[in-house]
Amino acid sequence: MAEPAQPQRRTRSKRSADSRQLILDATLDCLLENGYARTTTLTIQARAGVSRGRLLHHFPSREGLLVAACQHLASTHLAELENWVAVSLDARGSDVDRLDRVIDLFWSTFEQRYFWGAIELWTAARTDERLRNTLMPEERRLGTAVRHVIDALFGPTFSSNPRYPMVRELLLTSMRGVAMTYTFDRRDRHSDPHLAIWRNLAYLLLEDAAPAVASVPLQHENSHN
Amino acid sequence: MAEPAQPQRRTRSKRSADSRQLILDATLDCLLENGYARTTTLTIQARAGVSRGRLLHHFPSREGLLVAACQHLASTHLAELENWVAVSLDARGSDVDRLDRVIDLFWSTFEQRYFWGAIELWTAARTDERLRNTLMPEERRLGTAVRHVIDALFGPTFSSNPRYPMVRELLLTSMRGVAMTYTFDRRDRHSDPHLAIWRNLAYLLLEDAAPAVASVPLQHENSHN
DNA sequence: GGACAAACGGTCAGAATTGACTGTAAGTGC
DNA sequence: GCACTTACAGTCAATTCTGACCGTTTGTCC
Repeated sequence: MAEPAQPQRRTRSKRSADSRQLILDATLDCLLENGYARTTTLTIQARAGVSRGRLLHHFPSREGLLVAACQHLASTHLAELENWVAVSLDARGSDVDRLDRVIDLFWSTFEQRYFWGAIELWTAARTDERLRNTLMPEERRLGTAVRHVIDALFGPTFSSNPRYPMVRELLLTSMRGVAMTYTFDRRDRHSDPHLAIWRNLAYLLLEDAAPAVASVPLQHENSHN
Repeated sequence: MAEPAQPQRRTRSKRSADSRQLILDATLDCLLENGYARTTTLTIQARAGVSRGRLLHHFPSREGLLVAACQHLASTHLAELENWVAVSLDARGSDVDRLDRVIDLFWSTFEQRYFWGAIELWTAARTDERLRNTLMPEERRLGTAVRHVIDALFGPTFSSNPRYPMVRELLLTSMRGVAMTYTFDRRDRHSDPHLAIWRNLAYLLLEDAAPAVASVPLQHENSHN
């Protein structure tokens, strides 16, 4: 009956770490569901299922909690990225349709939890200096990591192209810009008219033997921002 | 001594309109300075210099005020655009450096008041259905107007290019995506490394006699998101 | 010129939120 | 095993914000 390791011996540090995890996760959940303005310490503590004392013991101020949530969001996403590149790398096929698949995959990241959490924090950081100072170094580090992942996704065939940095930046920023419009305009992400543009961009600038896709069949019935 | 027209005859409707204007302007000011969360009816009324009764008479609820601020922001910006295209159109020079100037001008719009006001509202709209329903039609209309202005800026020489719609969309969305990073990373907008990319994109896809700018001299010392 | 209502001015109560504060149980080090 | 401290639990006062409410002035219409 003797447990081999330390059994239910609830070490204090373990429980403490659990608390932080619980609270930080709840904070990000709340941020995604209710937005920054309605992310109050009360809703967070309710969502996390912790007492007021427990929350305030770990995060004495709301601002500190939000700042910590930044770092938590960043490190979580960084871990996801590590995973993601491992999964995506073995899905390598011919170069022909690789561009399409990479772009689809790339675009799909802009509906992930991280993206919207980041947008809430970025927007709040604009008028909150402390948040901004926390966010900046984290996001810079993340930016580097994201670009490494993207490079791996495209593979050496494309990423060695002298035009590749340009294409990567355009895709990354353009996708972010398009994703922003989904705040008020909810439509199917998989049929976004910009997908055709992004594919075309990649074809035109990365495929030396460019396919016969010169003009863009862009139908703008309703103008999408 | 008889005044010719209606002198200080403060018509009621005029004063009423002034009140709305005052309050809406103050709301947007507040939104830009303090962000959505700290845009309270009290700070607005203080900034506008109006009494509580005056504010509540015109905007009985905070939500209604924010929604009205959306429309005000949109119509204001629309008027600015009309003006802008008139001013910019006569500044036509040779096609050679027109692309550069248009892109600079284009990029400069992303530091305007409208952009950051819109971002605050967009972000809030993600988790606020009423705001979203107000924002969507307004922003769609604006999107169309913005594209017309952009087309006029580029001029028929470029906008008739079959690749033009693609370039316009990439520039518009990429600039928005880059501008978002300025929420937490404040640097000089005029030296953004993406400017070189945007110019290159325009050269490569719009200039049939493409200049000798094949690869992008993109120095990414510090990775900018 | 008199009734009427819009357009306020100003106060206040109720609700929500934050963080301080007191009390307590349970690991930890010696 | 005993003192000590972390990690909570739960309450509460102070603050803040919102919108209701009541009173007053002043265009406006007939």
